[in-house]
Amino acid sequence: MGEGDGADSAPKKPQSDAATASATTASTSDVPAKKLARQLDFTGFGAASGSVALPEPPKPQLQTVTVPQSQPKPQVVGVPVPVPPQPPIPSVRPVKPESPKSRPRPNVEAKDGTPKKQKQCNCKHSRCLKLYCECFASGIYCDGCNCVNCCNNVENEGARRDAVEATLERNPNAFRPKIASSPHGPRDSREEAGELLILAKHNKGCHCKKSGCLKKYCECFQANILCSENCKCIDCKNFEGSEERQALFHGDHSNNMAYLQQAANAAITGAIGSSGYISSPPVSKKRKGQELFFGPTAKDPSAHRIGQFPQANHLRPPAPSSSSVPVARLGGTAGLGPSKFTYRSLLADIIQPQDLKELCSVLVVVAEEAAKTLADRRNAAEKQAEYQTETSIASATEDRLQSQKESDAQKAATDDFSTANQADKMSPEDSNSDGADGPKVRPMSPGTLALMCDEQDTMFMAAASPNGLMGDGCNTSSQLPNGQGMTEVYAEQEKIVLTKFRGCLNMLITRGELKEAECSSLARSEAAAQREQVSNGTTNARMETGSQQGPITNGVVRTAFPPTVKTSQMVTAAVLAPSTVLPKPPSVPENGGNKPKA
DNA sequence: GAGTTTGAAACT
DNA sequence: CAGTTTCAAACTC
Repeated sequence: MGEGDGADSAPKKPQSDAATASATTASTSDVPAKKLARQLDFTGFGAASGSVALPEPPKPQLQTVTVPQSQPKPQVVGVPVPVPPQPPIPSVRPVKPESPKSRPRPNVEAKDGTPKKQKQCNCKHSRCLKLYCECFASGIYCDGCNCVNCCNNVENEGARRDAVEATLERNPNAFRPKIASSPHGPRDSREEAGELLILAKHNKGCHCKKSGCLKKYCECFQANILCSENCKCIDCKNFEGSEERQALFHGDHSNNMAYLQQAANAAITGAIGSSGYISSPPVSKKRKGQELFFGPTAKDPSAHRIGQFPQANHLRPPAPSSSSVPVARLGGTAGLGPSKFTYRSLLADIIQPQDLKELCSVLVVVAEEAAKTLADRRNAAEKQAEYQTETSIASATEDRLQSQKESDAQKAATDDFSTANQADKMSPEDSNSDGADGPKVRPMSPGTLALMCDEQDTMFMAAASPNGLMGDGCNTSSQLPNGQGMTEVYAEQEKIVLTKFRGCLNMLITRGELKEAECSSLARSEAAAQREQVSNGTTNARMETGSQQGPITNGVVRTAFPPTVKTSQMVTAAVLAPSTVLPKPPSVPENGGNKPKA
């Protein structure tokens, strides 16, 4: 490779006056195209992330990658780095890698809109051989940049290599991605998107002082992640729940999962109460800096965090009973742990995946029943009209019978579910037999059909039968002779289903309120306790032993929401129970029998 | 577009 | 490791 021109050969000393001078002159012609923010290696480290690290530059290992982009020339990049310009890291920032706003990235899209090279630096004094240069930092050659005296190219490979070496010498991780996902990583579907945003964090953390970490000067902000315990920023506002931060996204949150999540949480909170974030006040927004050093709780233990359920650790503990501690994990291990907190719904531990499944199942069945009975009724009505003259009396009787049947059918359905597993009851056979007697009709609204289809996938797959719901249900649209009638049936059907569903929601609300009450009192007591302990300087110790000693936290929560027993029952009950007023979980002992409070 | 501000990187 | 300087991007006017 062109061992670089002599001029560039001295990679170590970045800039010479001469260079500077020339740079100055040259710069006049530069078109400081708006550049994209420092890339922080966001790109492409998804895949390469760990492996990448342009480790040994001097070696032949440099990956030879054909630059994909719009590189006119079949250029081959011998970058220590990984992947050339790539879309955002899936693994790390799945959330919102690219919100239009957060990635304005002027350079990505050249004027002509052609996806261009991701980085186009404007370096003048570094010769693009220092990490100041985005291209260099990303392990790619400068191409189409506006840099001056650039040595980050094939022609100066020698100098470049030296520079890489030197850089690695200083910092072996220099070329590694700066953003890493939390060790906890994504757990289950529940916390997808929005939360990942939070889980990812800057390895080194930022050191912002004046930007509040809400400007692109901040690497965390730029990467669209929240500041973490790794950061040493001052007056940070880039944390979950920060009003400033939210305000920032206000204008353009359509694609911001974090915002959406917050909005969703807020909605939930509003619906069931107000303790999502403890009414705490706008306690100082600065959560880091000082606070951090003392441990998350030192300053304002209760207020700021109690209500914010940490999303970090125990998010999805497999065993609900033992780890369903949604309440603030003050500090986590060693008082640190993921310092970012996300609001966690009060219902987080109440609603389990299986519950949703059951709910769906129940609703499907209800819908089915409703459709059937309605259809039957309609049939009867038609028949009635048909034979009205001769069987007017009989028909009237039948109608009555149908009405009764309808209610019976529903009752039967509810009974079934109240005593057993819905899934079992919903076997295709069941529906078939039912359908058998109820002639053809089984009209279902499109939505219901879709729902049922989904249900079948997961619940009836095994038991699929030739006459399964699927076959039956999915074709129903044509089973009703009269299209218009179907519309009515749909309406009726939906009405019934929605009513049932409302019951469920009400139940959830009730649950949430209960939990809210618990959390509120807990927060209060915890706050008091914390204050006391802080004054005694025992805060840290406490936090570290949180799980054992956090009787309040753990205990209370569990108490308030004993395992999941109730959930499924609740769902079933709610659906079945006619109207709604959901009795508070009667059987739930205030103590849940789990752990004695205190 | 020029000048200022900012914070990471580099250096001492 | 802390403080200072250099650098280039972000931001402001």
